[in-house]
Amino acid sequence: MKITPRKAEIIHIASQLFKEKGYSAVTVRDIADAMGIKASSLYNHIESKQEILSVLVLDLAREFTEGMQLVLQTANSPLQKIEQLIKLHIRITVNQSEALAALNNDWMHMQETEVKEFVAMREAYEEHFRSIIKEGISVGQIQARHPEVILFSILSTLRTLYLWYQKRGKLDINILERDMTAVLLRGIV
Amino acid sequence: MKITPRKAEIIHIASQLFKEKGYSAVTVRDIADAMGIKASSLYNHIESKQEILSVLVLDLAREFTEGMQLVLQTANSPLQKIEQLIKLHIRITVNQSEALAALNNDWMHMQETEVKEFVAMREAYEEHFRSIIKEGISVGQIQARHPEVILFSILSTLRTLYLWYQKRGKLDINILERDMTAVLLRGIV
DNA sequence: ATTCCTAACTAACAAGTGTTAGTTTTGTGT
DNA sequence: ACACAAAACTAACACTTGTTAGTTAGGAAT
Repeated sequence: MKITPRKAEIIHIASQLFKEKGYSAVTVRDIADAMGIKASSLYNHIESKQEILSVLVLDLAREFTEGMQLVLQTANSPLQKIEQLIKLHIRITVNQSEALAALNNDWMHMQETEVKEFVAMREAYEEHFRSIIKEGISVGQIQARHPEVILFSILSTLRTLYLWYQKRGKLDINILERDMTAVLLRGIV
Repeated sequence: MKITPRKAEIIHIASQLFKEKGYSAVTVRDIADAMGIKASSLYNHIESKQEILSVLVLDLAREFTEGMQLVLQTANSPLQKIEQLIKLHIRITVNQSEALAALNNDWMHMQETEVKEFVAMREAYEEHFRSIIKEGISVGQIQARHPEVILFSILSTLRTLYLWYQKRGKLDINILERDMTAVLLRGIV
């Protein structure tokens, strides 16, 4: 359960492999090879392969949930809240891109109870995001489009940002935040 | 190589399983069970599990490439071309969402030569898209933001649309086209 | 009836899977 | 030098993987 330094190393290495090939295509022997040890040695530190995935997915999901709580507690306008959330996603993308990949692509390979826990957190997160959008519409800060379409267009971009950030790697995070916020909020026309 | 009706059935069933759990987590026995036959019987129709994936990914990639060619041949303005491309993605999402999932998530599990072929097609597609955006900027139809950011924000939404279209299923395709185009081009503010 | 073709079957394979048990090495504090 | 814990090792397990070989059932055409 507790995460020792060595266990953290394993999870970190594993997350990189998961990002490349997906959880199911990575074997515990792949992870062990990348660590320079034998597969059985991993089990001095972890309970199972699935545990690695759970730590990656659920810890990150909690981080998103906490970030959302912080945003909700502010007295900001809906538009300012959305800007804060965009920055939350960008910050997480920059320094947790591997865990983000697992959260996006491999959550369904956790145990059933953990899948339920994750889905509940994700739904709560989306529901809060949707409420902010709706409020933005009702106070006239956001255009009266289908809130679902707005929510999806923003979230889909933020969720897959990690795919793109690695390729065009060296783009300054400040420029990224400025341009991405502008494009997502004000469009391109 | 040729695709008989029975083979098409297998590929169709397999694509649904791939979409749910990913290529690596689906076994040939899973596919056979879903077909109501034994795993070995599949091999009267297909060459390998990988072949199913290749058909799904490469055929769809070709469809995108052809769609792009058609758009490029028109005399439309950059903005009109982008609108056409958005509609291309939406149309493919609506009636090929399973293949789209494979294209997005499982392309790296094809054979090396096919991966190269796919990546080349994808890069060409993105390069054409980028050119349209740049031209739109130079003629003043599109805001002078980082073209890479614009490209990514549009493409990321269109690529993962299939995840969302199934959940909020019954949304009319015409409304989807109208609102999605509006949000992607004109933003939400 | 006999031949053919399609598409199913049974049986088995070699390799790879996650995991466990028991043992040895390694490094640190006494 | 010695003891102790951490973390590696070897060896093996039961099961699953994709795939092949050879065979059989069912119709259609001769």
